[in-house]
Amino acid sequence: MSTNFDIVQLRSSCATCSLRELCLPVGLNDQEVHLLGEVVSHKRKIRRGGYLYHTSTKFQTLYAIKSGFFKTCILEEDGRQQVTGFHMTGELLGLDAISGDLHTCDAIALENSEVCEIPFGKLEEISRTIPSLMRHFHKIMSREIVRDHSIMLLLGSMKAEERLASFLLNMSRRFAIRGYSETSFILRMTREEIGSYLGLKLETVSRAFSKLQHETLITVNNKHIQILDLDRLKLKMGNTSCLT
Amino acid sequence: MSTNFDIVQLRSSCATCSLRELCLPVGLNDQEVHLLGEVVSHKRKIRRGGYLYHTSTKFQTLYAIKSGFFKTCILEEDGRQQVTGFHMTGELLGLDAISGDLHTCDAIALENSEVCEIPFGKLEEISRTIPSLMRHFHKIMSREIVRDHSIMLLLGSMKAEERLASFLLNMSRRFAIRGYSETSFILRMTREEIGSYLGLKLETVSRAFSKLQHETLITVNNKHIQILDLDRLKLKMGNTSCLT
DNA sequence: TTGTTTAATTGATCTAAATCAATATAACCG
DNA sequence: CGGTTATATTGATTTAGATCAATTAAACAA
Repeated sequence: MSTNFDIVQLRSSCATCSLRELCLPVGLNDQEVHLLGEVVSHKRKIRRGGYLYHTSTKFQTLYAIKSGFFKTCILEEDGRQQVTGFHMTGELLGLDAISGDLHTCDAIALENSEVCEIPFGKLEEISRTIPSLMRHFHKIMSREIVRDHSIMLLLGSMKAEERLASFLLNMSRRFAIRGYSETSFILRMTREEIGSYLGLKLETVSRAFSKLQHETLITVNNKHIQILDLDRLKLKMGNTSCLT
Repeated sequence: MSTNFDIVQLRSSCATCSLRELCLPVGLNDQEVHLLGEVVSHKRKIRRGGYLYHTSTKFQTLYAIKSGFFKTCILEEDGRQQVTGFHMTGELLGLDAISGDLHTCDAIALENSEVCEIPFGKLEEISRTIPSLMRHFHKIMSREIVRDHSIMLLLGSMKAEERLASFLLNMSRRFAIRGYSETSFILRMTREEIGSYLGLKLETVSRAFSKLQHETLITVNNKHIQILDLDRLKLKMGNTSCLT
Protein backbone atom coordinates (compact mmCIF):
# COMPACT_ATOMS: atom_id res chain seq x y z
CA MET A 1 0.00 0.00 0.00
CA SER A 2 1.71 3.13 -1.18
CA THR A 3 -0.29 5.53 0.93
CA ASN A 4 -2.05 5.35 4.22
CA PHE A 5 -4.42 8.18 3.53
CA ASP A 6 -7.97 7.83 2.44
CA ILE A 7 -9.40 9.75 -0.41
CA VAL A 8 -9.95 12.99 1.36
CA GLN A 9 -7.40 14.03 3.89
CA LEU A 10 -7.53 17.22 5.85
CA ARG A 11 -4.73 19.67 5.37
CA SER A 12 -3.49 19.95 8.90
CA SER A 13 -3.21 23.69 8.62
CA CYS A 14 -6.70 24.45 7.42
CA ALA A 15 -9.04 26.36 9.66
CA THR A 16 -12.04 27.24 7.52
CA CYS A 17 -14.06 24.52 5.96
CA SER A 18 -14.53 25.00 2.27
CA LEU A 19 -13.51 22.37 -0.19
CA ARG A 20 -10.16 23.83 -0.89
CA GLU A 21 -9.03 22.57 2.47
CA LEU A 22 -9.20 19.07 1.23
CA CYS A 23 -6.40 17.54 -0.66
CA LEU A 24 -5.84 14.16 -2.14
CA PRO A 25 -2.79 11.98 -1.85
CA VAL A 26 -2.96 11.19 -5.53
CA GLY A 27 -0.84 13.94 -6.95
CA LEU A 28 -3.58 16.14 -8.34
CA ASN A 29 -2.58 19.38 -9.93
CA ASP A 30 -4.25 22.61 -8.90
CA GLN A 31 -6.82 22.49 -11.63
CA GLU A 32 -7.82 18.95 -10.67
CA VAL A 33 -8.06 19.86 -7.02
CA HIS A 34 -10.29 22.71 -8.04
CA LEU A 35 -12.47 20.33 -10.05
CA LEU A 36 -12.82 18.05 -7.08
CA GLY A 37 -13.59 21.01 -4.90
CA GLU A 38 -16.62 21.77 -7.01
CA VAL A 39 -17.99 18.36 -6.21
CA VAL A 40 -17.46 18.16 -2.48
CA SER A 41 -20.06 19.98 -0.44
CA HIS A 42 -19.43 22.28 2.48
CA LYS A 43 -19.21 20.58 5.81
CA ARG A 44 -22.13 19.19 7.70
CA LYS A 45 -22.24 18.92 11.47
CA ILE A 46 -23.51 15.88 13.31
CA ARG A 47 -24.06 15.95 17.04
CA ARG A 48 -22.98 13.12 19.31
CA GLY A 49 -25.55 10.35 18.99
CA GLY A 50 -26.92 11.79 15.77
CA TYR A 51 -27.33 9.93 12.53
CA LEU A 52 -25.15 10.74 9.53
CA TYR A 53 -27.37 8.43 7.52
CA HIS A 54 -29.97 5.73 8.05
CA THR A 55 -30.44 2.35 6.48
CA SER A 56 -33.19 3.91 4.43
CA THR A 57 -31.17 6.89 3.20
CA LYS A 58 -31.53 7.04 -0.53
CA PHE A 59 -28.73 9.32 -1.63
CA GLN A 60 -25.61 7.76 -3.00
CA THR A 61 -23.32 10.02 -1.09
CA LEU A 62 -19.88 9.44 0.34
CA TYR A 63 -18.74 11.24 3.44
CA ALA A 64 -15.25 12.36 4.27
CA ILE A 65 -14.90 12.71 8.02
CA LYS A 66 -13.42 16.11 8.70
CA SER A 67 -13.46 15.64 12.44
CA GLY A 68 -15.08 13.23 14.86
CA PHE A 69 -15.85 9.58 15.21
CA PHE A 70 -18.60 7.34 13.84
CA LYS A 71 -19.85 3.82 14.11
CA THR A 72 -21.72 2.00 11.38
CA CYS A 73 -24.13 -0.71 12.37
CA ILE A 74 -26.81 -3.02 11.11
CA LEU A 75 -29.95 -3.06 13.21
CA GLU A 76 -32.14 -6.14 12.81
CA GLU A 77 -35.88 -6.24 13.39
CA ASP A 78 -35.35 -8.74 16.20
CA GLY A 79 -33.21 -6.23 18.05
CA ARG A 80 -29.86 -7.77 17.17
CA GLN A 81 -27.35 -5.10 16.44
CA GLN A 82 -24.03 -5.57 14.72
CA VAL A 83 -21.43 -2.84 14.63
CA THR A 84 -19.71 -3.23 11.27
CA GLY A 85 -17.08 -0.59 11.73
CA PHE A 86 -15.66 2.46 13.46
CA HIS A 87 -14.62 5.47 11.45
CA MET A 88 -12.38 8.31 12.48
CA THR A 89 -11.21 11.67 11.24
CA GLY A 90 -9.79 11.52 7.75
CA GLU A 91 -11.58 8.34 6.77
CA LEU A 92 -14.27 7.79 4.20
CA LEU A 93 -17.80 6.62 4.92
CA GLY A 94 -20.73 5.39 2.88
CA LEU A 95 -19.21 2.93 0.45
CA ASP A 96 -22.13 0.58 1.04
CA ALA A 97 -24.71 2.78 -0.66
CA ILE A 98 -23.32 2.44 -4.14
CA SER A 99 -24.52 -1.08 -4.79
CA GLY A 100 -28.16 -0.20 -4.51
CA ASP A 101 -30.19 2.85 -3.82
CA LEU A 102 -30.07 2.46 -0.09
CA HIS A 103 -27.53 2.37 2.68
CA THR A 104 -27.40 -1.04 4.30
CA CYS A 105 -26.43 0.27 7.69
CA ASP A 106 -26.73 3.27 9.96
CA ALA A 107 -23.89 5.69 10.60
CA ILE A 108 -24.02 7.24 14.05
CA ALA A 109 -21.70 9.89 15.49
CA LEU A 110 -19.94 8.84 18.69
CA GLU A 111 -18.87 12.44 19.28
CA ASN A 112 -19.69 15.78 17.72
CA SER A 113 -18.43 15.48 14.20
CA GLU A 114 -18.09 17.24 10.88
CA VAL A 115 -18.21 15.64 7.47
CA CYS A 116 -17.96 16.71 3.87
CA GLU A 117 -20.46 15.24 1.48
CA ILE A 118 -19.35 13.84 -1.84
CA PRO A 119 -22.16 12.93 -4.24
CA PHE A 120 -20.99 9.66 -5.69
CA GLY A 121 -22.29 10.31 -9.17
CA LYS A 122 -20.29 13.49 -9.45
CA LEU A 123 -17.17 11.82 -8.12
CA GLU A 124 -17.58 9.14 -10.77
CA GLU A 125 -17.99 11.82 -13.38
CA ILE A 126 -14.88 13.79 -12.65
CA SER A 127 -12.80 10.70 -11.95
CA ARG A 128 -13.43 9.81 -15.58
CA THR A 129 -11.21 12.71 -16.51
CA ILE A 130 -8.72 12.21 -13.69
CA PRO A 131 -7.35 8.66 -13.91
CA SER A 132 -5.29 8.91 -10.75
CA LEU A 133 -8.39 9.86 -8.78
CA MET A 134 -10.34 6.94 -10.19
CA ARG A 135 -7.50 4.58 -9.42
CA HIS A 136 -7.22 5.88 -5.90
CA PHE A 137 -10.91 5.47 -5.35
CA HIS A 138 -10.80 1.87 -6.52
CA LYS A 139 -7.95 1.19 -4.13
CA ILE A 140 -10.02 2.53 -1.28
CA MET A 141 -12.95 0.26 -2.13
CA SER A 142 -10.66 -2.72 -2.47
CA ARG A 143 -8.98 -1.91 0.82
CA GLU A 144 -12.39 -1.92 2.47
CA ILE A 145 -12.97 -5.43 1.15
CA VAL A 146 -9.59 -6.59 2.41
CA ARG A 147 -10.30 -5.02 5.78
CA ASP A 148 -13.61 -6.85 6.00
CA HIS A 149 -11.86 -10.13 5.26
CA SER A 150 -9.49 -9.48 8.15
CA ILE A 151 -12.47 -9.01 10.41
CA MET A 152 -13.93 -12.25 9.15
CA LEU A 153 -10.69 -13.94 10.15
CA LEU A 154 -10.92 -12.32 13.54
CA LEU A 155 -14.56 -13.26 14.09
CA GLY A 156 -14.09 -16.73 12.71
CA SER A 157 -11.00 -17.94 14.46
CA MET A 158 -9.70 -15.73 17.25
CA LYS A 159 -10.49 -15.85 20.94
CA ALA A 160 -11.63 -12.95 23.09
CA GLU A 161 -8.22 -11.64 24.16
CA GLU A 162 -6.77 -11.95 20.68
CA ARG A 163 -9.72 -10.06 19.28
CA LEU A 164 -9.32 -7.21 21.71
CA ALA A 165 -5.56 -7.04 21.17
CA SER A 166 -6.16 -6.99 17.44
CA PHE A 167 -8.72 -4.25 17.84
CA LEU A 168 -6.49 -2.09 20.02
CA LEU A 169 -3.58 -2.44 17.63
CA ASN A 170 -5.82 -1.47 14.75
CA MET A 171 -7.01 1.62 16.57
CA SER A 172 -3.45 2.43 17.55
CA ARG A 173 -2.27 2.25 13.97
CA ARG A 174 -5.11 4.39 12.70
CA PHE A 175 -4.51 7.02 15.35
CA ALA A 176 -0.84 7.02 14.42
CA ILE A 177 -1.66 7.57 10.75
CA ARG A 178 -3.72 10.64 11.62
CA GLY A 179 -0.89 12.05 13.67
CA TYR A 180 -2.15 11.15 17.13
CA SER A 181 -0.34 9.10 19.76
CA GLU A 182 -0.29 5.41 18.99
CA THR A 183 0.09 4.40 22.62
CA SER A 184 -2.40 6.67 24.36
CA PHE A 185 -5.89 7.35 23.13
CA ILE A 186 -9.54 7.70 24.01
CA LEU A 187 -11.94 5.09 22.71
CA ARG A 188 -15.13 6.88 21.83
CA MET A 189 -17.27 3.75 21.81
CA THR A 190 -18.74 1.80 24.72
CA ARG A 191 -17.74 -1.71 25.77
CA GLU A 192 -20.98 -2.93 24.28
CA GLU A 193 -20.14 -1.41 20.90
CA ILE A 194 -16.66 -2.90 20.97
CA GLY A 195 -18.25 -6.20 21.87
CA SER A 196 -20.71 -6.02 19.02
CA TYR A 197 -17.91 -5.26 16.60
CA LEU A 198 -15.76 -8.12 17.91
CA GLY A 199 -18.55 -10.64 18.29
CA LEU A 200 -18.33 -10.63 22.08
CA LYS A 201 -20.55 -9.61 24.99
CA LEU A 202 -19.67 -6.45 26.86
CA GLU A 203 -18.72 -8.37 30.00
CA THR A 204 -16.25 -10.42 28.02
CA VAL A 205 -14.73 -7.26 26.58
CA SER A 206 -14.39 -5.80 30.05
CA ARG A 207 -12.75 -8.97 31.34
CA ALA A 208 -10.36 -9.02 28.41
CA PHE A 209 -9.39 -5.42 29.15
CA SER A 210 -8.74 -6.34 32.77
CA LYS A 211 -6.69 -9.35 31.76
CA LEU A 212 -4.48 -7.33 29.42
CA GLN A 213 -4.04 -4.76 32.15
CA HIS A 214 -3.04 -7.38 34.73
CA GLU A 215 -0.43 -8.59 32.27
CA THR A 216 0.87 -5.00 32.15
CA LEU A 217 0.31 -4.78 28.41
CA ILE A 218 -2.03 -1.83 28.68
CA THR A 219 -3.47 0.63 31.17
CA VAL A 220 -7.22 1.06 31.20
CA ASN A 221 -8.96 4.11 32.63
CA ASN A 222 -12.50 3.81 31.49
CA LYS A 223 -12.30 4.93 27.84
CA HIS A 224 -8.70 6.06 28.01
CA ILE A 225 -6.30 3.35 26.87
CA GLN A 226 -2.55 3.39 27.16
CA ILE A 227 -0.51 0.74 25.42
CA LEU A 228 2.51 -0.14 27.52
CA ASP A 229 4.09 -2.73 25.26
CA LEU A 230 3.14 -2.69 21.59
CA ASP A 231 5.34 -5.66 20.70
CA ARG A 232 4.01 -7.96 23.40
CA LEU A 233 0.49 -6.90 22.47
CA LYS A 234 1.18 -7.94 18.90
CA LEU A 235 2.31 -11.33 20.10
CA LYS A 236 -0.97 -11.63 22.01
CA MET A 237 -3.00 -11.54 18.88
CA GLY A 238 -1.12 -14.56 17.59
CA ASN A 239 1.12 -13.19 14.81
CA THR A 240 -1.88 -12.93 12.55
CA SER A 241 -1.78 -10.07 10.13
CA CYS A 242 -5.26 -9.19 11.25
CA LEU A 243 -7.13 -5.92 10.99
CA THR A 244 -5.04 -4.23 8.37
CA MET B 1 -30.49 -3.99 -6.96
CA SER B 2 -31.62 -3.83 -10.52
CA THR B 3 -29.68 -6.82 -11.73
CA ASN B 4 -28.52 -10.01 -10.13
CA PHE B 5 -25.74 -10.65 -12.58
CA ASP B 6 -22.14 -9.91 -12.02
CA ILE B 7 -20.03 -8.05 -14.47
CA VAL B 8 -19.42 -10.84 -16.88
CA GLN B 9 -22.20 -13.24 -17.48
CA LEU B 10 -22.06 -16.13 -19.87
CA ARG B 11 -24.48 -16.18 -22.73
CA SER B 12 -26.26 -19.41 -22.02
CA SER B 13 -26.12 -20.38 -25.66
CA CYS B 14 -22.41 -19.96 -26.21
CA ALA B 15 -20.30 -23.01 -26.86
CA THR B 16 -16.91 -21.71 -27.90
CA CYS B 17 -14.92 -19.58 -25.57
CA SER B 18 -13.80 -16.38 -27.18
CA LEU B 19 -14.65 -13.05 -25.73
CA ARG B 20 -17.69 -12.50 -27.80
CA GLU B 21 -19.46 -15.05 -25.67
CA LEU B 22 -19.42 -12.66 -22.81
CA CYS B 23 -22.02 -10.07 -22.44
CA LEU B 24 -22.72 -7.48 -19.81
CA PRO B 25 -26.00 -6.72 -18.16
CA VAL B 26 -25.35 -3.03 -18.55
CA GLY B 27 -26.84 -2.39 -21.91
CA LEU B 28 -23.67 -2.16 -23.93
CA ASN B 29 -23.98 -1.66 -27.65
CA ASP B 30 -22.13 -3.92 -30.05
CA GLN B 31 -19.18 -1.62 -30.36
CA GLU B 32 -18.79 -1.43 -26.60
CA VAL B 33 -19.05 -5.19 -26.23
CA HIS B 34 -16.34 -5.45 -28.85
CA LEU B 35 -14.18 -3.02 -26.89
CA LEU B 36 -14.61 -5.06 -23.76
CA GLY B 37 -13.86 -8.19 -25.71
CA GLU B 38 -10.46 -6.83 -26.56
CA VAL B 39 -9.69 -6.58 -22.86
CA VAL B 40 -10.88 -9.94 -21.59
CA SER B 41 -8.46 -12.77 -22.21
CA HIS B 42 -9.33 -16.18 -23.56
CA LYS B 43 -10.31 -18.68 -20.96
CA ARG B 44 -7.93 -20.35 -18.57
CA LYS B 45 -8.52 -23.77 -17.09
CA ILE B 46 -7.92 -24.63 -13.46
CA ARG B 47 -8.03 -28.20 -12.24
CA ARG B 48 -9.81 -29.24 -9.07
CA GLY B 49 -7.55 -28.31 -6.14
CA GLY B 50 -5.50 -25.95 -8.29
CA TYR B 51 -4.76 -22.34 -7.49
CA LEU B 52 -6.27 -19.56 -9.55
CA TYR B 53 -4.02 -17.18 -7.66
CA HIS B 54 -1.88 -17.09 -4.53
CA THR B 55 -1.55 -14.54 -1.79
CA SER B 56 1.67 -13.48 -3.44
CA THR B 57 0.25 -13.11 -6.94
CA LYS B 58 1.26 -9.71 -8.22
CA PHE B 59 -1.02 -9.09 -11.15
CA GLN B 60 -4.03 -6.92 -10.65
CA THR B 61 -6.32 -9.19 -12.54
CA LEU B 62 -10.00 -9.89 -12.13
CA TYR B 63 -11.44 -13.26 -13.02
CA ALA B 64 -14.87 -13.98 -14.40
CA ILE B 65 -15.80 -17.55 -13.60
CA LYS B 66 -16.99 -19.16 -16.81
CA SER B 67 -17.63 -22.49 -15.17
CA GLY B 68 -16.75 -24.12 -11.89
CA PHE B 69 -16.49 -23.31 -8.24
CA PHE B 70 -13.83 -21.61 -6.11
CA LYS B 71 -13.06 -20.83 -2.53
CA THR B 72 -10.97 -17.90 -1.37
CA CYS B 73 -9.08 -18.22 1.87
CA ILE B 74 -6.53 -16.56 4.09
CA LEU B 75 -3.82 -18.90 5.34
CA GLU B 76 -1.97 -17.73 8.45
CA GLU B 77 1.58 -18.68 9.35
CA ASP B 78 0.30 -20.37 12.49
CA GLY B 79 -1.81 -22.69 10.38
CA ARG B 80 -5.11 -20.96 10.97
CA GLN B 81 -7.14 -20.89 7.81
CA GLN B 82 -10.15 -18.73 7.15
CA VAL B 83 -12.36 -19.26 4.14
CA THR B 84 -13.51 -15.78 3.14
CA GLY B 85 -15.86 -16.79 0.38
CA PHE B 86 -17.20 -19.24 -2.16
CA HIS B 87 -17.53 -18.25 -5.78
CA MET B 88 -19.56 -19.91 -8.49
CA THR B 89 -20.10 -19.76 -12.23
CA GLY B 90 -20.92 -16.27 -13.41
CA GLU B 91 -19.37 -14.50 -10.46
CA LEU B 92 -16.36 -12.24 -10.30
CA LEU B 93 -13.16 -12.96 -8.39
CA GLY B 94 -10.07 -11.01 -7.40
CA LEU B 95 -11.43 -7.72 -6.12
CA ASP B 96 -8.95 -7.84 -3.25
CA ALA B 97 -5.87 -7.31 -5.41
CA ILE B 98 -6.69 -3.77 -6.42
CA SER B 99 -5.82 -2.12 -3.14
CA GLY B 100 -2.21 -3.14 -3.23
CA ASP B 101 0.03 -5.04 -5.51
CA LEU B 102 -0.78 -8.40 -4.01
CA HIS B 103 -3.74 -10.63 -3.50
CA THR B 104 -4.55 -10.97 0.18
CA CYS B 105 -5.93 -14.45 -0.14
CA ASP B 106 -5.67 -17.62 -2.17
CA ALA B 107 -8.27 -18.69 -4.70
CA ILE B 108 -8.57 -22.45 -5.05
CA ALA B 109 -10.76 -24.40 -7.46
CA LEU B 110 -13.17 -26.81 -5.77
CA GLU B 111 -13.90 -28.45 -9.12
CA ASN B 112 -12.44 -28.23 -12.59
CA SER B 113 -13.10 -24.68 -13.64
CA GLU B 114 -12.65 -22.14 -16.38
CA VAL B 115 -12.14 -18.43 -15.96
CA CYS B 116 -11.65 -15.41 -18.15
CA GLU B 117 -8.96 -13.00 -17.09
CA ILE B 118 -9.64 -9.28 -17.02
CA PRO B 119 -6.58 -7.09 -16.46
CA PHE B 120 -7.86 -4.48 -14.07
CA GLY B 121 -5.91 -1.62 -15.57
CA LYS B 122 -7.45 -2.19 -18.95
CA LEU B 123 -10.93 -2.50 -17.50
CA GLU B 124 -10.40 0.83 -15.77
CA GLU B 125 -9.25 2.34 -19.02
CA ILE B 126 -12.18 1.35 -21.16
CA SER B 127 -14.70 1.98 -18.41
CA ARG B 128 -13.58 5.59 -18.64
CA THR B 129 -15.26 5.73 -22.01
CA ILE B 130 -18.23 3.55 -21.05
CA PRO B 131 -19.94 5.15 -18.03
CA SER B 132 -22.47 2.35 -17.61
CA LEU B 133 -19.64 -0.18 -17.34
CA MET B 134 -17.86 1.88 -14.73
CA ARG B 135 -21.05 2.32 -12.76
CA HIS B 136 -21.75 -1.37 -12.92
CA PHE B 137 -18.26 -2.19 -11.72
CA HIS B 138 -18.62 0.15 -8.74
CA LYS B 139 -21.88 -1.52 -7.86
CA ILE B 140 -20.17 -4.88 -7.84
CA MET B 141 -17.44 -3.67 -5.50
CA SER B 142 -19.96 -2.06 -3.22
CA ARG B 143 -22.06 -5.20 -3.21
CA GLU B 144 -19.01 -7.14 -2.09
CA ILE B 145 -18.64 -4.78 0.87
CA VAL B 146 -22.30 -5.17 1.76
CA ARG B 147 -21.98 -8.94 1.51
CA ASP B 148 -19.01 -8.91 3.85
CA HIS B 149 -20.98 -6.89 6.37
CA SER B 150 -23.70 -9.53 6.28
CA ILE B 151 -21.12 -12.16 7.06
CA MET B 152 -19.87 -10.06 9.95
CA LEU B 153 -23.42 -10.01 11.27
CA LEU B 154 -23.56 -13.76 10.87
CA LEU B 155 -20.21 -14.40 12.55
CA GLY B 156 -20.84 -11.85 15.26
CA SER B 157 -24.31 -12.69 16.42
CA MET B 158 -25.79 -15.88 15.02
CA LYS B 159 -25.66 -19.38 16.44
CA ALA B 160 -24.58 -22.52 14.62
CA GLU B 161 -27.94 -23.54 13.17
CA GLU B 162 -28.81 -20.01 12.10
CA ARG B 163 -25.45 -19.71 10.38
CA LEU B 164 -25.93 -22.90 8.43
CA ALA B 165 -29.50 -21.99 7.47
CA SER B 166 -28.27 -18.60 6.34
CA PHE B 167 -25.50 -20.21 4.33
CA LEU B 168 -27.82 -22.70 2.65
CA LEU B 169 -30.31 -20.00 1.72
CA ASN B 170 -27.51 -17.92 0.27
CA MET B 171 -26.29 -20.82 -1.84
CA SER B 172 -29.85 -21.57 -2.88
CA ARG B 173 -30.42 -18.02 -4.03
CA ARG B 174 -27.17 -17.91 -5.96
CA PHE B 175 -27.90 -21.20 -7.69
CA ALA B 176 -31.34 -19.89 -8.58
CA ILE B 177 -29.85 -16.75 -10.11
CA ARG B 178 -27.63 -18.85 -12.36
CA GLY B 179 -30.56 -20.91 -13.50
CA TYR B 180 -30.06 -23.98 -11.37
CA SER B 181 -32.51 -25.50 -8.91
CA GLU B 182 -32.84 -23.52 -5.72
CA THR B 183 -33.95 -26.51 -3.69
CA SER B 184 -31.57 -29.23 -4.82
CA PHE B 185 -27.86 -28.73 -5.29
CA ILE B 186 -24.39 -30.12 -4.72
CA LEU B 187 -22.11 -28.31 -2.31
CA ARG B 188 -18.63 -28.50 -3.73
CA MET B 189 -16.91 -27.69 -0.45
CA THR B 190 -16.21 -29.93 2.54
CA ARG B 191 -17.77 -29.58 5.97
CA GLU B 192 -14.47 -28.21 7.17
CA GLU B 193 -14.53 -25.46 4.55
CA ILE B 194 -18.12 -24.58 5.39
CA GLY B 195 -17.09 -24.51 9.02
CA SER B 196 -14.19 -22.21 8.36
CA TYR B 197 -16.44 -19.86 6.42
CA LEU B 198 -19.08 -19.86 9.15
CA GLY B 199 -16.70 -19.71 12.08
CA LEU B 200 -17.57 -23.21 13.24
CA LYS B 201 -15.78 -26.55 13.58
CA LEU B 202 -16.60 -29.26 11.07
CA GLU B 203 -18.28 -31.42 13.71
CA THR B 204 -20.59 -28.55 14.59
CA VAL B 205 -21.47 -28.09 10.93
CA SER B 206 -22.24 -31.77 10.63
CA ARG B 207 -24.42 -31.70 13.72
CA ALA B 208 -26.27 -28.65 12.43
CA PHE B 209 -26.93 -30.46 9.14
CA SER B 210 -28.30 -33.43 11.05
CA LYS B 211 -30.47 -31.21 13.19
CA LEU B 212 -32.00 -29.44 10.20
CA GLN B 213 -32.60 -32.83 8.60
CA HIS B 214 -34.35 -34.20 11.70
CA GLU B 215 -36.60 -31.18 11.60
CA THR B 216 -37.43 -32.13 7.99
CA LEU B 217 -36.23 -28.77 6.70
CA ILE B 218 -33.64 -30.32 4.43
CA THR B 219 -32.37 -33.66 3.16
CA VAL B 220 -28.65 -34.29 3.38
CA ASN B 221 -26.86 -36.88 1.28
CA ASN B 222 -23.24 -36.15 1.77
CA LYS B 223 -22.68 -33.11 -0.45
CA HIS B 224 -26.09 -33.19 -2.05
CA ILE B 225 -28.55 -30.91 -0.30
CA GLN B 226 -32.26 -30.75 -0.86
CA ILE B 227 -34.26 -27.98 0.72
CA LEU B 228 -37.70 -29.27 1.71
CA ASP B 229 -39.15 -26.08 3.14
CA LEU B 230 -37.59 -22.79 2.10
CA ASP B 231 -39.91 -20.68 4.23
CA ARG B 232 -39.35 -22.57 7.45
CA LEU B 233 -35.63 -22.51 6.75
CA LYS B 234 -35.80 -18.73 6.46
CA LEU B 235 -37.51 -18.59 9.84
CA LYS B 236 -34.66 -20.67 11.28
CA MET B 237 -32.14 -18.02 10.53
CA GLY B 238 -34.12 -15.58 12.63
CA ASN B 239 -35.68 -13.16 10.13
CA THR B 240 -32.32 -11.52 9.65
CA SER B 241 -31.66 -10.24 6.18
CA CYS B 242 -28.33 -11.98 6.33
CA LEU B 243 -26.08 -13.10 3.49
CA THR B 244 -27.48 -11.00 0.71
C1' DT C 1 -11.58 -55.67 -7.08
C1' DT C 2 -9.16 -54.35 -2.73
C1' DG C 3 -6.54 -51.51 0.08
C1' DT C 4 -5.70 -46.66 1.31
C1' DT C 5 -6.89 -42.15 2.05
C1' DT C 6 -10.07 -38.54 2.83
C1' DA C 7 -14.52 -36.90 4.47
C1' DA C 8 -18.64 -37.26 7.44
C1' DT C 9 -21.30 -38.59 11.32
C1' DT C 10 -22.16 -39.32 16.13
C1' DG C 11 -21.07 -39.66 21.06
C1' DA C 12 -18.60 -38.17 25.44
C1' DT C 13 -16.26 -34.62 27.72
C1' DC C 14 -14.40 -30.07 28.44
C1' DT C 15 -14.02 -25.08 28.20
C1' DA C 16 -14.46 -20.28 26.69
C1' DA C 17 -17.67 -17.21 26.63
C1' DA C 18 -22.65 -16.20 27.55
C1' DT C 19 -25.81 -15.26 30.98
C1' DC C 20 -27.39 -13.78 35.39
C1' DA C 21 -26.51 -10.76 39.20
C1' DA C 22 -24.54 -7.29 42.19
C1' DT C 23 -21.82 -3.16 42.74
C1' DA C 24 -19.17 0.60 41.37
C1' DT C 25 -18.14 4.40 38.60
C1' DA C 26 -18.92 7.96 35.34
C1' DA C 27 -22.01 11.09 32.71
C1' DC C 28 -26.09 13.88 32.57
C1' DC C 29 -29.64 17.05 33.89
C1' DG C 30 -33.02 19.88 36.31
C1' DC D 1 -25.39 20.43 43.70
C1' DG D 2 -27.71 15.80 44.36
C1' DG D 3 -30.39 12.50 42.04
C1' DT D 4 -31.02 9.78 37.99
C1' DT D 5 -29.43 7.20 34.24
C1' DA D 6 -25.92 5.04 31.45
C1' DT D 7 -21.67 2.51 31.56
C1' DA D 8 -18.18 -0.53 33.53
C1' DT D 9 -16.33 -4.02 36.49
C1' DT D 10 -16.30 -8.36 38.85
C1' DG D 11 -18.21 -12.75 40.56
C1' DA D 12 -21.16 -17.10 40.14
C1' DT D 13 -23.38 -20.17 37.09
C1' DT D 14 -24.75 -22.12 32.71
C1' DT D 15 -24.28 -23.54 28.02
C1' DA D 16 -23.12 -23.70 23.08
C1' DG D 17 -19.75 -25.18 20.71
C1' DA D 18 -14.85 -26.99 20.85
C1' DT D 19 -12.19 -30.86 21.53
C1' DC D 20 -11.24 -35.70 21.78
C1' DA D 21 -12.41 -40.16 20.10
C1' DA D 22 -14.53 -43.89 17.55
C1' DT D 23 -17.13 -45.45 13.50
C1' DT D 24 -18.92 -45.23 8.97
C1' DA D 25 -19.00 -43.89 4.31
C1' DA D 26 -17.02 -42.03 0.05
C1' DA D 27 -13.31 -41.22 -3.15
C1' DC D 28 -9.34 -42.78 -5.28
C1' DA D 29 -5.52 -45.38 -6.93
C1' DA D 30 -3.03 -49.68 -7.83
